[in-house]
Amino acid sequence: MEMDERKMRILQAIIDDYILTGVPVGSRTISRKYETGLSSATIRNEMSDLEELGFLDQPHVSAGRIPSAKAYRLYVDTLLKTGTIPDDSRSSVGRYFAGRVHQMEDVIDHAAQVISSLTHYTAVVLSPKGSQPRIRTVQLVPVSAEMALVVIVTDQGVVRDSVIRVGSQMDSDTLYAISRTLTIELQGATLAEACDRIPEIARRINGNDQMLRELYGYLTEGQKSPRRSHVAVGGTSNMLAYPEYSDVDKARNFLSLMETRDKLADIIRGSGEMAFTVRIGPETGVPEMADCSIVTASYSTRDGQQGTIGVIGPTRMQYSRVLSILNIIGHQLTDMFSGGDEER
Amino acid sequence: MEMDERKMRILQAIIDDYILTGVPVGSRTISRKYETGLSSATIRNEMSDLEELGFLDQPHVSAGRIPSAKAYRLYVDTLLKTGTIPDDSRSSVGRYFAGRVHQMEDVIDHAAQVISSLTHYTAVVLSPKGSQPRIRTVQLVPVSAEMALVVIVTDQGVVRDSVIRVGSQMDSDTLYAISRTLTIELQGATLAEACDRIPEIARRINGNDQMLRELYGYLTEGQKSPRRSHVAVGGTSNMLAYPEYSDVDKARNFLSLMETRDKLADIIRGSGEMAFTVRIGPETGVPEMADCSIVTASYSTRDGQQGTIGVIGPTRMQYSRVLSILNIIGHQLTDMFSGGDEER
DNA sequence: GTTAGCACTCACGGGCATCGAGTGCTAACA
DNA sequence: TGTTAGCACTCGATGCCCGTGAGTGCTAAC
Repeated sequence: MEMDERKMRILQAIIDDYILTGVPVGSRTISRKYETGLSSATIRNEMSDLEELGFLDQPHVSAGRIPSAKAYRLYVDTLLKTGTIPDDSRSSVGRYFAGRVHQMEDVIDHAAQVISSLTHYTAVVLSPKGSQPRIRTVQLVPVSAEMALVVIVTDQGVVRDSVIRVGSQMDSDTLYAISRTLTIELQGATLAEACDRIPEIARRINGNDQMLRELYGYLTEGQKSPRRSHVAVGGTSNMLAYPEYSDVDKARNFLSLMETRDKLADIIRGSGEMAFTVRIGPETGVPEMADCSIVTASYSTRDGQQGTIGVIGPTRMQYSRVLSILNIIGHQLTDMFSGGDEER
Repeated sequence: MEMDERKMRILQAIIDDYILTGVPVGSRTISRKYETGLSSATIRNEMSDLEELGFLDQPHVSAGRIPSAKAYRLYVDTLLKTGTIPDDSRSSVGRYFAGRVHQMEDVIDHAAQVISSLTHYTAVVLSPKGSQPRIRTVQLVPVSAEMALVVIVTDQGVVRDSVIRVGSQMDSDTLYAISRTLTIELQGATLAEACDRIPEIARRINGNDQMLRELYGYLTEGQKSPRRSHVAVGGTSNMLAYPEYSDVDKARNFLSLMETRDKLADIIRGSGEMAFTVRIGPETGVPEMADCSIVTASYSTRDGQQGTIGVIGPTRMQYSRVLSILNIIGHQLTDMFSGGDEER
């Protein structure tokens, strides 16, 4: 048996209806609500075929059919292939990131908010992650008589900072001089390399032992627990609005997964760095998400780093809408992180 | 009718049992499970009195009694008065903030995790908030040819940073010189004052118009949308484990409240800055939390700023345990933020 | 003041009938 | 040959009834 054009149309209608209502859809519904000039009996025959082909499931004999993961897959693939992602609605939706927003983390948090409130699903945004960052500048800023703030600017714009103790009292100028030395010595090094070089530098500039020791401690520690990328989540409560999660246990599992940010980041990032990824139900590889889908898109910064934005929703997600929203927000983030700083 | 010692003991037993099981407790349960040498009939009489006094509610006539908010209030008050908060268990629980943790936000996030996993309730931690921060140091760190990172260290240790555009190319030394000038000029000023002074400074040092304009823009913006305090939440999913939230709608309301951090911060902070606060059910003043209680404690930094840690749980919360945990963690945070930096 | 006894209440859960949405099949029709 | 009307059948959902049991309140006896 083959898929023909009519079967395709009917499948489409079933998917549309199920996405809308979340209730198994019967043959009558299709023959009446959608413009097929066919009777329910004919639809029934076709549905029976579609079930045999693996596109439909039947929860029990006297209920309607629901689309299988395979059906969504087909649906999404044609969606992606025909490029139905409306990019131009960008203008109509407006820009969500007006004004100057300074801290990358704020932008990311905000993006998660925006995406979740637009889609009514759960949104996850990961900060960009590139290769090993390389040091550009090291600067010590006096904080109090004995404390200094270490600011390390890397080529990824990522700033790591921490307050350390500088042993003897040092004035601003001394700190600046040391900063210059450190910058020259460490420029272009990765953080790991910097770590290795510190003892040698300490030998050359003596007298600042304590400070360098603290700096060393700070860097090694940073190595051990690498600053995982920032993960922003928005709209977790949205999921509870869908009947899929009217079971409290399921909901709890889902929520606690959303809380373990590291795991969540792995799941979201799991899809490589393609422009769009759609993983449906079992494709997610996460048991807790057996009846969820994950849609991701990527954005990039001027350094060519890739960040990820994603939406988690029930398998009967409004894929088309979600893809288009992710597309828009992805572009806006890219604009912002690449144009924003240097060209504006 | 008066409360006597026996009524008190019985009420105590009822509360204990209800906290444990979450099920209305009957007279037999009390007479058997607890060491009162009284028969169920006697307990029944006493319970009837306690109900009349407003300490017990009866969901329906053939069910047991449940403690009212007033009962919890009494319970907590005696708990607080008799100082049953076991402070010494501090050692047995161990220190949760071992190792050097650098960023205040990380510490706060971590604290929320720890508290929620110890209590099995939802934890909220607010970053310290004091009076207007005053500038200590301003430093410009070169990032690229045309960009610089502004680091402003305030007396609250709070560092605000942002990348701004410095017009013409400036080398590290020039930026340092400007930084020194700015530091001298702006030291001790609040951010608002700094804002006001910039134009005047710009007039004196000419040639760096663009940079100062950017700096000005950055500061005014910071004024308009004051950086609200950091709010860390942990264990929201814990709440779903309690039968109180087996109703999905209730759960969703609760969760979406947890998501609006600003509102949440207001609620948690709503209690002033007392050492301990317990608000029970209606006392929270939040309709979504009609059957929740909020317990808060405060911690402080060396600058005398107050931060808040809090636990949100069902009214039948293990108050004693929660108070003791908050006590411990509060002390640890205080130690960390006041001793940690300067004395260690 | 305490307790045993007893009638009464009422949520809960199982059993049962009903309902209705939906299916599959067959036979008739174009 | 494809489409449709008709019909018997399935099975979850809904609603009702009723027995059960935990728990109460009251009374009378200790």
